[in-house]
Amino acid sequence: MLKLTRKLEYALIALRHMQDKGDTFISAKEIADMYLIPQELLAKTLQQMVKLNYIKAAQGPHGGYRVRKGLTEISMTQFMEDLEGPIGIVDCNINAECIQLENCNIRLPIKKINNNIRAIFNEIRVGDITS
Amino acid sequence: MLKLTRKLEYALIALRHMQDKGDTFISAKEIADMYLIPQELLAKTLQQMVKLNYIKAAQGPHGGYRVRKGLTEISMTQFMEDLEGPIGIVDCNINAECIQLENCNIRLPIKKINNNIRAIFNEIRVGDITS
DNA sequence: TTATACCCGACTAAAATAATCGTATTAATT
DNA sequence: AATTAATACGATTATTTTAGTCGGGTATAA
Repeated sequence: MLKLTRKLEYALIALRHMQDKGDTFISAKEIADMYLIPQELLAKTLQQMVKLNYIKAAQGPHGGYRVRKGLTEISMTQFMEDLEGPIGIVDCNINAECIQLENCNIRLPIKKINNNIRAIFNEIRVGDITS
Repeated sequence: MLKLTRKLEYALIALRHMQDKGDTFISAKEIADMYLIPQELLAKTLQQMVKLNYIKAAQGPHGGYRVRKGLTEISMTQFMEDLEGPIGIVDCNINAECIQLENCNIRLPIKKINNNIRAIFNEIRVGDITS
């Protein structure tokens, strides 16, 4: 309940590591070994972040990934939703297809809580975690 | 990611419904039918809340459950943890058994976020949702 | 004594998450 | 040119968590 996914954890760990290394390209293997993360899984996450333009990839030997400038300014909300889809502590905050809807007697207060949580992640930048 | 469990939703819906009905005992069936909740599952959740002394049960015909006074003052943190166990957006905030631990480079900032989320639920009373 | 309702543990199903595999492509090095 | 180290990416499998069901028991009002 209320957990972040491993993917997000791995992504943040990797970003922080790359950030520390500045402009040099870091391979998925290096990060996977260092933090004991399954390499393939990390690789896929990094590839996803390439597509999102969060990081830049270089192929071939001495290749790897490095963080793009500006990433640190992105809000955690956007980061999380880019990687994992919409945040919502209950489904009706996301897709509205709930058989209860009409009758639901806790919808509004729950929605408020959801907004509170979103607010937290809106205030946090990726850089707050990775730098 | 970051979802409440159905059990919690059902519990809150049920509590609110019972609250509305004052002192009369409400059966699990009535609530299940009204909000289209699987009856057995709801029943189990209600039984758990009886053990937690959140509600009172009465057996036999015209039996059912009713809310105990004072429940509304309980914090959502306690409520959620009583029903589902400790809140923690990552495991190391809960059981500390993580192979990364030593090397983890995002532990502190994540812990802060976790505290922010706990703070939200500490500020909310069950009654804020069910009354 | 029958019907209604709670009690409770064991079990099964479904969904979400996590991890792996196989194959292709790219590019530096020798 | 061949080799090697790296990313790219879809498909698949495994694991864990969450959700839901079942069966047998107990209490009690009518």
